Amino acid sequence: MSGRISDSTVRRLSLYLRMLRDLERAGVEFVSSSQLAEPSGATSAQVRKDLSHFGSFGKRGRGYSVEGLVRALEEILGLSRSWRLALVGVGKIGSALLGYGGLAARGFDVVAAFDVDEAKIGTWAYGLRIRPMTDLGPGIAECRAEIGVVATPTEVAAEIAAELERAGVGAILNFAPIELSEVNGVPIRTVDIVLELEGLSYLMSEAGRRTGSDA
Amino acid sequence: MSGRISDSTVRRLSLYLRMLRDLERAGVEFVSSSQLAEPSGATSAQVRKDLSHFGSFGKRGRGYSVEGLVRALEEILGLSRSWRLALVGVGKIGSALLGYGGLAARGFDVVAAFDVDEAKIGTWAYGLRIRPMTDLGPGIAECRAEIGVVATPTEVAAEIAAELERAGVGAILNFAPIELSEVNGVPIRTVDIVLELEGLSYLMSEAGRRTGSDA
DNA sequence: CTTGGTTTGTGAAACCTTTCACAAGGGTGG
DNA sequence: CCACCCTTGTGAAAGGTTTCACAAACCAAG
Repeated sequence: MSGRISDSTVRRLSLYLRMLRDLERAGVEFVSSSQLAEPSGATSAQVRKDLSHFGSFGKRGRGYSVEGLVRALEEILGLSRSWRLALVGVGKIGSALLGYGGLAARGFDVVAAFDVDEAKIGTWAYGLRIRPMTDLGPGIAECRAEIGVVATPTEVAAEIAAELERAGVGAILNFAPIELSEVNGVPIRTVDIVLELEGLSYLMSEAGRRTGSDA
Repeated sequence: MSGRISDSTVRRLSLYLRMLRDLERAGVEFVSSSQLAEPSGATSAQVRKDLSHFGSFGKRGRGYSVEGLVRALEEILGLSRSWRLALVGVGKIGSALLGYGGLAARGFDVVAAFDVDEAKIGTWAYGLRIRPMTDLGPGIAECRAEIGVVATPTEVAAEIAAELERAGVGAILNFAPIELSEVNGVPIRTVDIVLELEGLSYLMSEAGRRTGSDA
């Protein structure tokens, strides 16, 4: 077991965990791989294969203990603890993140917020004082943030990501529509809405072309 | 050439297009597959393979005409036109989207916004009157929106997606942390911030475990 | 016109992920 | 204790994507 785990496997593990938590809340004790597979659109074999990379969690003939698997997946995904986030850029997206309770509820606490805008610096947003960008290095060191969130304009995103990395964050979540390159093994995930929309645009155009030429 | 094109290929085509537009603005006339590959972290062979699914766009020994390839990719991705979006849920994320000029700038115009909140209905946000959820069907038909955006609480997301599909949208962009299943060939893309953060959590924990046990 | 340097387009190979299929194991009821 | 049913865990097969490597083509210079 174990080795290099693919992104898609990790992604599915998160989805399994989500379902398992619902089941736990509902008081269900055991679940089979096929039940677990349904909501994420996976197959039962895929569920078993995904889990098998990390060990043997099920009982043959019976399925998986919901509570046991919840704990195991939390351990694997690093979710049995909470993580501290530092937000850079308190514009539209940054504010939406600050106001979104879903993050804290799942163990991701925004503990610092930075912006360049003089008008915003020093003001409070959702219980957080907005600090000047020049504080970024010391600020992150001080609050020991592990994840940096880039919600700045595209032009400065790469520079900010580099600063975050220098400040010692272990991972970066980027909302700017630009592909940031990982350095020093600090993983970066980019949430790129325009890219998603363009993907949909392709599929719709493709569908149009198909039905267009079939007619 | 042509056939079923993978999501990752389409994603990369978007990234190539982005770079090509920058080059066009900068007045560059020709570009090679290796220059094109760099910003998206792809290889030159991958660029050529990606493009070869749709035709022959380059000149051997010379590279690709920047202008020609911009037009070709816009055509392929369906970006030589603009798309109409209908937003459902004008909360934190919905408002951030409305205020984000980057969408309209790239040909994605939000033309209608819906919410259940009586306090919001009838008010104006970023030049758009917020309509009651009960108007969803007729409202979308009237403004002929092609893409539905789900920015509602998780509990109602699936139901709203179904309504959008019934109302005739051709694709759905979902911000609720739930895996929506595609029906009737209406493609769905989900932007799931928690999933991204959990992916980062896994990588950081994994890194910790590795260095921890190596020591 | 020929030579040399460059870059595309593309089969073949390597690599990675998903699905299949079944032996092994566990629970239940008689 | 035995017989039956059920579900896991996992090698092997299938399917998909990325990389390799090279012939074909193009341009420029002599």
